[in-house]
Amino acid sequence: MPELSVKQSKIMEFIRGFIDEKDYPPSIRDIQAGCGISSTSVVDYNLRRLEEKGMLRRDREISRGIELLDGDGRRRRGTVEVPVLGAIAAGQPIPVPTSDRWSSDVEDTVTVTEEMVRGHENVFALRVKGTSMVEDLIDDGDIVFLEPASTADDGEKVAVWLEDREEVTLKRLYREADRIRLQPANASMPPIYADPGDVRIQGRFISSIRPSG
Amino acid sequence: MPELSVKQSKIMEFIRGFIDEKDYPPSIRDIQAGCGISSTSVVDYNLRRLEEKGMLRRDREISRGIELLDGDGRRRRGTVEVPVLGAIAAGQPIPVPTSDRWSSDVEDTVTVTEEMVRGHENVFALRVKGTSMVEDLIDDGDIVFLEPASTADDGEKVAVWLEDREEVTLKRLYREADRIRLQPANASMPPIYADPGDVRIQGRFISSIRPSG
DNA sequence: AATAGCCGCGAACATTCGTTCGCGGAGGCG
DNA sequence: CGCCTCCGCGAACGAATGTTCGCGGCTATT
Repeated sequence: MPELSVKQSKIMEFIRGFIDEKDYPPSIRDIQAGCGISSTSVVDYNLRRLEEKGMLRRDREISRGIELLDGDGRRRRGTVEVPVLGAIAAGQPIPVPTSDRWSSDVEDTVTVTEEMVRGHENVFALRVKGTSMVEDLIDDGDIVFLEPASTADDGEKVAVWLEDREEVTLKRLYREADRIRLQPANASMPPIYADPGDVRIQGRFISSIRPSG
Repeated sequence: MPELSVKQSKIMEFIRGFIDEKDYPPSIRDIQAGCGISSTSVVDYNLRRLEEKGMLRRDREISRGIELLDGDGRRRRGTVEVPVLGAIAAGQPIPVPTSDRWSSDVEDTVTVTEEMVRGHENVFALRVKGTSMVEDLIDDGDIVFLEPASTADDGEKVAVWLEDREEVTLKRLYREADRIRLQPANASMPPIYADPGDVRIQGRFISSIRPSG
């Protein structure tokens, strides 16, 4: 993080508060008044410095053309809304996530920082029922983020649709001679063995969060 | 939700996209060009209508003074920004969270849904180093949410400042005869025993998330 | 037909606002 | 001291932008 002068951090602080309150960025004269600066040119000067330091981005000749950035140029609003498509390991099927994640009945969404799903596309989320993955640090009530996938490497945590049982479950997947082993991460639960034809991989595990309460 | 004319919903759509991309609202002429409207006055007219219908709010005489509202005037979804104050169980102290969570050097923030911190005040977050709480489903790299507290019941997960070791750690706290036992949730780690005078409780565990990658 | 309300058009007007320019002080350096 | 850079000041310019106004077409109502 580059060093900022007193004036500059005051400006940053003001811009943050201004956007927070009004939902649009301040003009240079707003900043001037808000920070008690004597001239618009001083504001302009410091804004250029702040832009050089990667704290914000400016669109020239455009009023209020200020966009706050993170220290290293990432967007500050680095959040993503992820649709919660349903529950997993419950008795009911979940809709197969298509490329259009938002299609049908998204019951809820969660907003998380980009780092939760970084580098993945079309991420969706499911609420976890049961403790079958507790040793992988996934507990009942957690929300897991998954990336649509139809294949997986051995040992990966995947959400699979079991044709014969008509349910979706989250397990580690291992291929064996002529069957697939779905391994829970809970010593008190036995693995599930299934015919390869009965197993449809729905998504690959990315990360999880645990709501409070 | 009030009915919108074709032109009006097109305008709404455009504004949403514009803000999404640029982080500041469009000017009237931006909207005019973006929606293929012939005159700025038509844009102005429809914006007034949209404001009447509660779709947005306008600040008069202010360029780009447009703030999108929800259907019923609410702001965006129920998310909360939580400051990440530092790391826990690392060798360095963390600043004691005061009532002003945003005071000093917040190195980062995470945005989570309200349910992650529901019913708690002044929540702050810490990055977890180490695996001492792995059996409580808190792993290295997780981010834990804490509520400022100076007391805790036996068995609660708390962040404590250890005076003699000069470090902060996350453990379960148990009071014993004349000492305090800080119990890791990891069978391979022994508990820490400390003099009650050396233990300062910093915060009470609420929930955690696990960034991917 | 007459009237009124809704909506659109184009142009002009008045602010708002980003940018520029010249000037000057403070501090570092040869 | 002379010279440079960093930083601030005040004013002015010009582009960007919100607002207003008169006009006209359309439709429904009376």
